[in-house]
Amino acid sequence: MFRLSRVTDYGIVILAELARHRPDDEPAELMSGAPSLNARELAERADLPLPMVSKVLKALTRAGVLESQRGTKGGYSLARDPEELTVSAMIAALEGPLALTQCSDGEAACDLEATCSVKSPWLIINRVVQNSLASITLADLTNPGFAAQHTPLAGLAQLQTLADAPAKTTSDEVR
Amino acid sequence: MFRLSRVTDYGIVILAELARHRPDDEPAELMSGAPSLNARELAERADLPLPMVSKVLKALTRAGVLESQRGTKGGYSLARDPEELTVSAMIAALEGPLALTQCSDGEAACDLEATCSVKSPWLIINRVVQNSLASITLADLTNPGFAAQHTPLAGLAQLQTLADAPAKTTSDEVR
DNA sequence: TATTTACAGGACCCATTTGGTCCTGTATTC
DNA sequence: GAATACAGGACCAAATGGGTCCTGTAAATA
Ligand code: FES
Ligand code: FES
Repeated sequence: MFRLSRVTDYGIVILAELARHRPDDEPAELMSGAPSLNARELAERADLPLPMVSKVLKALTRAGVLESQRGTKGGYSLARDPEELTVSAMIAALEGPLALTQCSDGEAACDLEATCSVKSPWLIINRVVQNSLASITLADLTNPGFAAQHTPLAGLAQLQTLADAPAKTTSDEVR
Repeated sequence: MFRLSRVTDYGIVILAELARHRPDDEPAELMSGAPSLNARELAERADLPLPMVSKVLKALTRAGVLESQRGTKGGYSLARDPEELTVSAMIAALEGPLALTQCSDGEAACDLEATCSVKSPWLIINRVVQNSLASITLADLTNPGFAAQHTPLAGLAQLQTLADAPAKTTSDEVR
């Protein structure tokens, strides 16, 4: 079906909620550290079952996208600014590194490799998709005007810059 | 895991085989209709199990990517020129229309919709990926120099044109 | 220090999807 | 009318996904 898993879908919704809660660098917040919400609060805001939300949050924390604080006043907060968190990083955090086919995974992962004729094209396709997803950030997702103003090509300038670097691997971005 | 299914992977390999077999509009072939290969021949060339190849071929035919001929001299041939068959069309033929999340599917497919805050961004992300995949054709995949010469941005001009149209749905492209 | 709160890390379970084979039927050629 | 090759499913085993729950540990507070 070529879908992102449901966990990832939830993850993005939750991240959007966290980004929205962040009061745009309000001075008071700066002093008390990054603003955070706990799992229960996030579950309520996103209207999702708590156990699921908790699972997603733990995964995002492990991947380094979120930072967690234990104890009574605990909760989760973004590890970076929303502008710096790309969609491809979010996806990589929850789905693992982007590899559309076996062959585009790490090394020698595909068993067709011996006879296959299209391995290197797959690598390119992978990178193109990767760059597309890297051209959108969490900040874009929570910007109400984004959908309206965004032509399908608005991300191109950014894509341009990203493409110059040899497509940093997703793990680099996340961990 | 965010992978294309194995069937799709096979499908692309097989399509590449068919495109390669096509002798670049050799005159004799033009008269006798499009060159074709049968399932057994393709299975051998791709070194894949025949039943699997057969399944994939049938799916591709149903989707309109291939044309089939029954009987003794039967077989499969490309329904279009390799230059006109995009990667996104191939994927759509075997995986169904591109919809990275539930919400980006047709209408009201996502149950989070009521409370969700990121629906429209998803639609955009979808389209960006779609356009990326539409910027590469079967002809590119079989062009040996493609991988070497292709910078991650070589597809941009094409992407530009594609983006002007309101992102034709994958089903339009295929069926 | 005891208690409470909230995250960490898995183990599980059931439903769905994939990967793969095989069988029966129909069109084509000779 | 015999042989060939596609059409369309049924079918099964294995893997994945969606979701819950349990046990443990860190932090805050009274
Ligand atoms: S399909 Fe995997 S190496 Fe080509
Ligand atoms: S996640 Fe589906 S509508 Fe937002």
